[in-house]
Amino acid sequence: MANFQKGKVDIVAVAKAAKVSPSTVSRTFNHPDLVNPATRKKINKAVQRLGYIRNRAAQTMHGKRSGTIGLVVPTINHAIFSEVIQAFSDSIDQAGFSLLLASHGYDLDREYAMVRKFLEHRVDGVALVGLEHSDATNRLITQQKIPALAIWNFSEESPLPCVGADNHLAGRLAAEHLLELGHRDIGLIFPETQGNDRAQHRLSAVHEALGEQGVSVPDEHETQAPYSVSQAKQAALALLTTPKRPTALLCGNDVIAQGALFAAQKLGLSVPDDLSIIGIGDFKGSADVEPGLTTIRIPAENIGALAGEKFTDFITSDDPEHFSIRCDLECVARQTTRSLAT
Amino acid sequence: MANFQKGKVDIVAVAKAAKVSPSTVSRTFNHPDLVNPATRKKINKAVQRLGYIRNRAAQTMHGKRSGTIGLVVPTINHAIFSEVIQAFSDSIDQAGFSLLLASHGYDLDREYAMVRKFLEHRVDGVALVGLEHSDATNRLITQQKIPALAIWNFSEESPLPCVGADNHLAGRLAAEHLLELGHRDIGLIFPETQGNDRAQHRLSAVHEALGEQGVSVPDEHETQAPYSVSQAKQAALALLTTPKRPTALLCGNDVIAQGALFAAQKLGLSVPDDLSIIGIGDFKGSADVEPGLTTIRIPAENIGALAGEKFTDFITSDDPEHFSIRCDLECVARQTTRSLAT
DNA sequence: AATAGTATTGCAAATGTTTTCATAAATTTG
DNA sequence: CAAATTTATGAAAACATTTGCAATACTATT
Repeated sequence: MANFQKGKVDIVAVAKAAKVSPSTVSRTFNHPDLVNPATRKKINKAVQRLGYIRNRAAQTMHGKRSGTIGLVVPTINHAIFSEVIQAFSDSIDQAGFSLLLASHGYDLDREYAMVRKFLEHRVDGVALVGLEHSDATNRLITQQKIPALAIWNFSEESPLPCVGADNHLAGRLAAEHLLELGHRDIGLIFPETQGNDRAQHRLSAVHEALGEQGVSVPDEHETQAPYSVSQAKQAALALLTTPKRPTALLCGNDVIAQGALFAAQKLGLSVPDDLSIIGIGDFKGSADVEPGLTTIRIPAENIGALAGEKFTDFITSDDPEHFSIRCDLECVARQTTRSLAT
Repeated sequence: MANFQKGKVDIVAVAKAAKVSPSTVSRTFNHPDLVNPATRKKINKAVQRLGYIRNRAAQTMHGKRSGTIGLVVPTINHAIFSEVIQAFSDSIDQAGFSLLLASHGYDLDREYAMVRKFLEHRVDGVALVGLEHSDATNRLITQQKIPALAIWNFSEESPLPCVGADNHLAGRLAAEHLLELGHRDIGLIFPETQGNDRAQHRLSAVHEALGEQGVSVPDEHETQAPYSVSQAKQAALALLTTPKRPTALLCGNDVIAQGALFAAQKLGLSVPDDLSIIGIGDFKGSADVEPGLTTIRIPAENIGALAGEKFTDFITSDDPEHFSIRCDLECVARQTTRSLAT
């Protein structure tokens, strides 16, 4: 009751209350098997009574893990990453870690700043989205020898352990789906690829796959839009009112595809009769729009959960080994695409 | 170069490299005005050369702030909160704080566990969504004297400082909008109100407003659905194929409203000619669906940004004063509602 | 040139834990 | 029953900082 008021409830206050030494209190938490059950009970009672809460900052100072993992994403806002964040968060929480989260708005310099900030907090590991990062970031990571993980993308050559999908393949799958359906006049709506290797890989793969079949995209049918339903809708509106409208739209991700769908509906076009639309991602909700969006499924939840699991394993393991996991992609044909063959 | 390898780059390594005492190095960071510019330069050079990164854990142990704020949300996944999280994150980042994020999946016991976890990390403050929390949580907060903030809801009587909107009013506005348009047969789709005071306040206000005009909702027109487009769509499908279909649907939030909209489209109903739909929230994307969703606008971004700003002020202030901010609601009439008058 | 003041710096204690080592008590073993 | 283990505890050093206090060097004042 004494120092109850003073707010100075630390391990020695508990020790005093339980009439043991601080060492014993500490041991009760960290190696309970080493302390007499009776003493343990006394201590736990004191802990309860005083409302003691362990101080991880002090633990961290001893080289113990801080119990935090930093995750830096481009944006929290959109459907795109919120699903991975949720899954990753849940997953590391299960392993007893807490999530430090930051976003950089597709600015790799800000990404660097965030990683640095996390390093000050002595995170036990830092997870980044994508494989492309500033030199400074890469240097920082290797120099500080901090466990790092690349989420979302997969590549054989990734220097960092990674858990994700092959975005190149995603682009190709989308293109091939449209080609198989007989489309030759294809419009493209992608975000700025600067600082966004996901979009970049997808787009180049699309061009490649299209090129293989001798299909090229005229300039006025290739347009840029950020990952925003509203702005994508505008861009699609413009593209669709172009003289010779394409028969299909291939969109950089599902957010853009939704924007395109709404644009088509606004113009009174019937999807998929007048226009086919395909997205990439299969975000929550993509299955439910009317008509259901055809898309390349990237298993965000899986990626997040798996990433969290593997990463915490990696961090807590004595001799961690490099890992890389490719998550499977799948073309989910719903109702926004149709065959041109009659 | 010596201990460059050993990874043991601490303040004394820097001090040694710069040929000064550790105190001076520390002062260079914390009270630069107290140290000679020339020495400062030497030290900064050493910091650069060794790649030193400050250790907040050690700082925290001295009663310095940890520089982290914990935010516990029901879910990260949905559009609902991702916008607030983003805004809050950006806002506290500006003030030099880092965000610890966790979700509880609408389980107040898990909320308690998350707050505790954050307390172990010695967060400088903890922000929660809504005003309803478990007794244990409330006790913990007052006992530990940790700055706490309620986000999203507003209420005069809130014991915690809060920044948010009046959900009671939101429900009322939605109901009144439909009443004004002449609707009397109104269907309701809301989530489980257990552990979700937002939904609870909205729903009770709706019944109240409807009751005032002598309108009551038959049981088969009031149904539950979680905040998921897909499940809401199912629920709406069921409700709309009921014998006597309502002329309007009032949905617990925009996610549900979108589900309802897609359900109507699937059934070939024209919105708003055959059916009016109103949501609550005005999430990103609600403006862009076709037809544009009529809804009660809750300024999520504003709330998040304001909350972050006020809270960091509160935390860093010497004599912090209790604050509560009510954010304005607005009925945004788009194209999913129409007047029944001919 | 002596005094008072100010600007810089270092020493050492303090912060809340964990852990190694030593010690004491209890238990097993021959 | 004595010797050898095992079990349970405490003392103290270590972790990476910050800061009050003291010491020194420098500048301004008379």
